Amino acid sequence: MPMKILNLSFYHRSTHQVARDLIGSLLVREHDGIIMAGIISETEAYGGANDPASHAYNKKTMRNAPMFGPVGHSYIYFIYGNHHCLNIVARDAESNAGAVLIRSIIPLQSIDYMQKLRAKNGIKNLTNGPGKLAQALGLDRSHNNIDMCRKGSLYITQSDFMGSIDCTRRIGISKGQDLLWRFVLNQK
DNA sequence: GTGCAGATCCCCT
DNA sequence: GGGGATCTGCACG
Repeated sequence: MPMKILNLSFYHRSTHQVARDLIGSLLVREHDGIIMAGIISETEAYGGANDPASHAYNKKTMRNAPMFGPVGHSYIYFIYGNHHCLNIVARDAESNAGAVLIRSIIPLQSIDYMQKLRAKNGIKNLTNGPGKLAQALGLDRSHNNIDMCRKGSLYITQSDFMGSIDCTRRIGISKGQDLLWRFVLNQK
């Protein structure tokens, strides 16, 4: 029985709270008639004018516009000439912008298809990084700014997954390193 | 197992 | 023209 899709009120809360609560929920991707899915196991929160590490720290531009737009929409950007990264817009009423970076998922459904899209065998390095999971799910900028609160090509549902959560500093940034806005499923 | 260089392109200054 | 919310392969041991 399918679980409930996370809705606007879920995403209309502080970005780091949403990032924490997304751990353990189910990311679903429908592509070419295939349904791929995995448990979200690592996230990071990025804020607005208050967060120097965020793309939205400075003013709104063409690239970061989704972070200022409606919550529950995707924000997918291209980085380092090779990789796409999947975010979902989330912020409370006091913030001007914000999004949660999905850094890692535990693959559950249509794993063979993810391997085909990644052009890699094995499960170990399939979706354990933001660029890897975007590739495994066939995501690029054509999926930027789509509504993830409705059933479609990309959405997130509740799950009954249980586990404890660690929070740490964020990865790969040069500013805002003091904030503990990275959330990971406790290993083992 | 760890560590580092190189790839590679889009957006912003 | 510079740098980036990364990944891969290769070196080393």
